[in-house]
Amino acid sequence: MITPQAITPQQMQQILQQQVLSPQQLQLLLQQQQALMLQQQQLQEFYKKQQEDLHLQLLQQRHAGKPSKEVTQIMAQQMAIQQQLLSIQQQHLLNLQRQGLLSVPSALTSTLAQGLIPAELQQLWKETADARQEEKRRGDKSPSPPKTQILNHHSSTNGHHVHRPSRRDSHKNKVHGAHPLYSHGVCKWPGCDAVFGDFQSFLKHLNSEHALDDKSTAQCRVQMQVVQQLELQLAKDKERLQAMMAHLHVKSTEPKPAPQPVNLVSNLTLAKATIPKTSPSMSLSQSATAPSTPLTSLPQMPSVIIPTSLHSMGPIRKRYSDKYNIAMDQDIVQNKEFYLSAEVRPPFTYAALIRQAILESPEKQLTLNEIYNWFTRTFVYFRRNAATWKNAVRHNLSLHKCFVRVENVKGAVWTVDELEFQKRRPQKITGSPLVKNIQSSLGQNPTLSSLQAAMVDSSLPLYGSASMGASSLKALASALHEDMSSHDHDEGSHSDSSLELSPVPTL
DNA sequence: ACTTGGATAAACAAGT
DNA sequence: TACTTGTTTATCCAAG
Repeated sequence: MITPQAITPQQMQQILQQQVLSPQQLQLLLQQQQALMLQQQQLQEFYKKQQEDLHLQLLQQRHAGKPSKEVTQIMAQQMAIQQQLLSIQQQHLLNLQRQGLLSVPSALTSTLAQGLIPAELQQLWKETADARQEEKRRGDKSPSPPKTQILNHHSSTNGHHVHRPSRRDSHKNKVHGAHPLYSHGVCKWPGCDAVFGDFQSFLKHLNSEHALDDKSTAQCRVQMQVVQQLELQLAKDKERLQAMMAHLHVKSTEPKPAPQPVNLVSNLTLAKATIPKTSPSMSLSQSATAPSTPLTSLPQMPSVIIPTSLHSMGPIRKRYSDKYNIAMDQDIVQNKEFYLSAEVRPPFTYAALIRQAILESPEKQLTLNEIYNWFTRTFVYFRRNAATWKNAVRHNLSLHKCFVRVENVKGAVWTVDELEFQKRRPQKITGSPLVKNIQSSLGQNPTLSSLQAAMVDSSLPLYGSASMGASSLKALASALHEDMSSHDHDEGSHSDSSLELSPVPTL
């Protein structure tokens, strides 16, 4: 991230050398700039932190189904910060314009607003300086038409040229009676705020007190540097925000999206929140409709959040796998890529995972260490906090009767007593109108069997909210189909080599 | 309000 | 001694 301190000492020295200001004036100027820069820096620090939070949540909740209020809240806050940054930048631009220096800065600032690259800016800067020197030689009486034309032409290409109230333009503004430096009877020149009864007296004041001089020039130069930095930062932050929004919204429509969970229920049924309990901000209520509201402002984004992309932070521990183990098997296999690339807790109970690990092995038996390996191999999530989940694995192995310890020559292995396992999992598959609606929206795609089977889950009413419509369901279905067709289904037959470690998550 | 199931933490013992 | 494996107990939380 570029900081306002990116103005090099050399640049600053150059700026200062080109003006004839008193040290007090210079100090005041710099203080003003520093205050603004500090303000923006703080904002951006906060913005950055929030982005990290958001990223963390996205990673950890990829499998949660409900759109997370926390996530969208942070998104909304980030957008608000963007607005603030923009506002600060506009303030800078306005300050620049208020200098009333030349028509050149007008072109420059409006060009800056379009995201000028440093090289261009340097060129403009040079031209500005040249123009100014030329003007000085001419006794500061006539502008430099060629330069002005060039630069104005440049600015006119962007279609966003804001009419800037340069000193020379102010006479035109007189006709209209509207002057950006004159508002509500007050002179809006920075630090002035003089009150005038009529526009004429304001103009006199403007021409006498805020004439083109070295002070204004110096202010403009400092401001231009600041604006440059702000523009760059804003562009970067905007880009980041766009990427975030795109990540949250349009994944299912992208030609080759990052790995996404295939099974809808993986997203509907939430794994327990992985955010530490010490995070009080995560205790927000879960709303399926609220998150979409701050996000619909971007026209290129769908107005509906597709639940494959948003994840709730709610501490809901319900895992569908214990009821629908077949769906779980398919989920793990089909989402192998996803689990390997996203540090997301799988929405399965430890017992279900252990069983899956054991059943995937050729001998249907694994040592504890092999179970550990399966966890870390299959889920990126379990490559962290080993002490916690390993303890849980051992705890589950001991606790549940469905796991039978068998003494072996090499040691002890664990097997699954499927009968016992089925005992503790009452199969209660009941259809609901909502499920049928969703299924009809998805069409009778045979590849969605996992989805359909797993759909029959109590958490489905989430989709009854306004956050998901038929169009997004269709998009989801196509995304699911695409994803599923890219997977081979014959893996997982070996306990130790079915899956390979993914070095770096793609997220 | 109560029960149940799951996650988590931790104490403890036995074995390596 | 340090670590692993396995058992057990307790607590918290969400869901039914």
